[in-house]
Amino acid sequence: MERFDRIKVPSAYEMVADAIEAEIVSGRLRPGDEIGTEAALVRQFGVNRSTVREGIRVLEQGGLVRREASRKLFVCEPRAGGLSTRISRALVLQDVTFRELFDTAMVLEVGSVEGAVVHADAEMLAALEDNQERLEAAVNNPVVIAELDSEFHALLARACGNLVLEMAREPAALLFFPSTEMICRRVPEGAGRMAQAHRHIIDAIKARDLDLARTWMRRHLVDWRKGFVRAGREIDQPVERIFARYALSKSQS
Amino acid sequence: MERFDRIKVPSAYEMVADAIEAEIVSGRLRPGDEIGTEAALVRQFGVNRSTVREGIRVLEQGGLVRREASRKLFVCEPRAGGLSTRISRALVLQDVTFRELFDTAMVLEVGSVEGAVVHADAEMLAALEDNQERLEAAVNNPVVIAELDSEFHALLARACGNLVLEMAREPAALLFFPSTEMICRRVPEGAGRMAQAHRHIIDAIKARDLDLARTWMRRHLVDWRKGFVRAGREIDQPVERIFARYALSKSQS
DNA sequence: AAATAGCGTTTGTCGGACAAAGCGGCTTTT
DNA sequence: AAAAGCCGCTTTGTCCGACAAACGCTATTT
Repeated sequence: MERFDRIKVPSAYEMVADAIEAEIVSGRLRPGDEIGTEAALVRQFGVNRSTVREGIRVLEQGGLVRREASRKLFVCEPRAGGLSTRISRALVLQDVTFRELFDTAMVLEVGSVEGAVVHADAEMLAALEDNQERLEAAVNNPVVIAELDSEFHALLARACGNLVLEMAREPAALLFFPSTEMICRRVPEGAGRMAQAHRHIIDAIKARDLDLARTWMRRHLVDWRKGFVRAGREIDQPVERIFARYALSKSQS
Repeated sequence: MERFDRIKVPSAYEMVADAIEAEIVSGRLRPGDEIGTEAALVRQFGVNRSTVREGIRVLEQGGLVRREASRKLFVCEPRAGGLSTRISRALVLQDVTFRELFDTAMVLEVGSVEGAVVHADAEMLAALEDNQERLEAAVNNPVVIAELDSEFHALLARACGNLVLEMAREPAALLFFPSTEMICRRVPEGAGRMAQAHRHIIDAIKARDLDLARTWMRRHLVDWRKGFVRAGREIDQPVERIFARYALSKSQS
């Protein structure tokens, strides 16, 4: 048992990043505000431009700051920031299995649909109906079907009006739903069952029927799993890195 | 409707970061491997050291690379990387409410305890018992109680053997559980109820009793919520930024 | 008024430089 | 011989100065 922790001497670029971050987190800088030019920051902090630039990279990567068309620096609403993508990438590097994705999706998507039953408003229902319409028109097009399924679940999460849930499910969703495309390709009858399940889920939300919504969401996900297995895949295998690279590249920014 | 997207010219430092990231994601560089010195990277990429350094900042922030004691660059298992912290920070900036945290925690913690019932092994149970022992010894010490509660839930998630779930719950947990300290301070009798709930949860896991585990986890969380309200807080208010700053600073790895 | 041409500003990149911190090997001490 | 102290090499963090390309704004041309 050591008595003391290692002393961490903060370097200048970290202090630059922290100083700007503090302004943002405290609310003195609000999303949309612009941070000065690099030269201005150099003047204010009294450090070299290289140092300022390293600090800016940190903030940019952290999703707190964005460069609009390679020009001015803006504080940004940090939802967009590819944070979820990075978590997904981390998961792949840890060799998570499809079963882990599936189990987690079961928890989060059921929670999500429960929230939707309680909170969905007319606008959200319209968006879901619109999605459903496009889905029913897209039979036999695996790419579009997969995208619409992914969008459907994203809409459900949005409908909860719960940003925490929405962001919590995103990393798993990013890896989970893209494989729908592969399933649709190998198990053609899957698309119909998916459309049917989505239909029932939307109806259950409209009827504010919690149990029904839960039931159909579970059925929907179990269907995914069956399709996954029938497509010849092994549920306990890690998400392949090649696949992840493909899935995540589409969702960048 | 525009026909073409804006063309994004990748800058040199981005290409440096992408090149190294590709090596890591593809598995040619494995966690623990060391990347060369900055000078070596300068030679390989044929760019300036400032450029290499900006690229490294990007990877460091992304949790793919770490600098050990300000010396060599290592590829790291990206779990540690403060990604969760950054998501939490993003949530605070979006003014999420305690209700959102609570609802999400309800979904994730119940899912977590379900997983634990199925998967917990002897070692994990021992860790939980150890936590429980320390908790029962810590009555009247809000700081320690809060830490142990947080640890308890982290252990449960770990016990699932589901890394996806573990990482999904972390951002919410980071903001949710620290307020336990505040509750314990204002509602002294809460500690006893917490210990009792933890006790029942551990027993339910040992007995592999799914329903019982769920029930006690729900009760435990509802207790938290009651305590939160009795401590005079408003559940529909956003997480205060000051509080978040405090809560997140402690978890900075 | 719309298109064009300048002009100053800002970013991305470069080369070189230096102090401080860490590492390794060598020498001295015990 | 092991421990402690010393010294030089490497590497990082920071700084300086510089330049081309991209951009925004303004004045000019059509």
